[in-house]
Amino acid sequence: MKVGDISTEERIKEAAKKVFLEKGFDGTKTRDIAQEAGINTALLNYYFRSKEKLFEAIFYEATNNFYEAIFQVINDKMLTFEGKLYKMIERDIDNLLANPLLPIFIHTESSRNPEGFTKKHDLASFFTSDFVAQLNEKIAKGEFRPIHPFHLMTSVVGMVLMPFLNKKLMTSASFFTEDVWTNMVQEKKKLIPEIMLTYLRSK
Amino acid sequence: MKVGDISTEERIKEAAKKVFLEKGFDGTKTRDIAQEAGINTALLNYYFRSKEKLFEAIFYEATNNFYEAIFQVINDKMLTFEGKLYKMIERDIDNLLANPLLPIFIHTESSRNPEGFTKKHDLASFFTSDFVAQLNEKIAKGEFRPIHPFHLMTSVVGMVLMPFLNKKLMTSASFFTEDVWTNMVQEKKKLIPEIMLTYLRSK
DNA sequence: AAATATTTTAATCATTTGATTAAAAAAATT
DNA sequence: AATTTTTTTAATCAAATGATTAAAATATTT
Repeated sequence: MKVGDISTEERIKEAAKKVFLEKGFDGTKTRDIAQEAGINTALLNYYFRSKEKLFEAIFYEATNNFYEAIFQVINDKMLTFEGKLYKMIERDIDNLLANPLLPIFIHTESSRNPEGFTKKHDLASFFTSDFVAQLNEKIAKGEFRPIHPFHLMTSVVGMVLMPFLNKKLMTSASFFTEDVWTNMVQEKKKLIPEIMLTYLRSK
Repeated sequence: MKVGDISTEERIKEAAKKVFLEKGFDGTKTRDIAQEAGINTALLNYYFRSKEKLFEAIFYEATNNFYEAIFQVINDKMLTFEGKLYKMIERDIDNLLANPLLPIFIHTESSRNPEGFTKKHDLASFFTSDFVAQLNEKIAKGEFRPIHPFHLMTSVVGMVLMPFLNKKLMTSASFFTEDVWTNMVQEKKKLIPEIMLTYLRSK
């Protein structure tokens, strides 16, 4: 390790994140990671013992920002329901634009090993969030239509993630250039909250 | 091949579909397929030459029903825009309930190899469908808000697919039992068109 | 500076895995 | 029934792959 450089361990993790994100667990070879990190595969095992252990080490890091950001917003006491909705979607989209491979990665890997996922991320706390409490208040007051939080969550998340799930398809088939696609996604920051709020407020 | 049985070739394809759907291309071993089909791996290569070729052979079959059904509905001259929207979503959900692994499979594999996908499925024809023509008419008449077909499509498809993408997560973490989850998905047949139409008709 | 501990590598191992071969079994043709 | 063709298998190959070992290089402590 050269002084001033990031540690070897960190360099391996960064390389692993990149390769795992691109190819998934099954499609990744430890040699790819080693090459990306500029090291020997033996060193990878020296620091992390195995491919599985290395994957676990990066999985949380790679996905946590995403969930962290959401849970922070949906429990922010300073924001109204509408404020949370707009901010959550905006942050999500910004995070995903910086990391567009994340949605496919998360769904592939959480499907391959759901226990590994729920061990790391406490999704249940969505249902006890301030966001859901505010939703139920508004429904009780008659300001909003009744809707199960599951429906709200899956609708919003689905609308946010969809363009990322088929990004490669859209851009490689030259429906859209990368720029046009990005523009479309930016438009969704306004569109998705409008769709949901229009529905919630309708009678 | 025993007379009266389905052909060996067909048996291999069925087994391949099952295993590829569950584990993805990279996670599938030809031995798994052979075992599932009750044959020797040599026979698999005798009929299909290679793992890749076998995958190509089943990929179209596994995904085609899904796209077939959609394109049939969105070009059905007998249906109004609203009729198409409702029917498309209903059919989609029914197809997916019968084949819940399809969404992750499609997105994993189309991301791994986008060319292979667009070679098989002509997604561009969505934009020239009767459905999109009707949408644009309604917008021109002022009955609907202006919206890009891409936004409509990604919103609807996102809302439809989302519960399937995290099905394992939801049921394995015991947020929901399988039954409750299925119920929720059934509710979406009405909810998703309502959400979209409420938005489109709002001023 | 010498001794000790840590980090890194080259070489290699043991399995796994996709594919092939040569022969056996079954079916079709003559 | 004999011959030819097609289907199937057991055995095995060659390459890929995750992991280990023993030694070299580097850093740390005494």
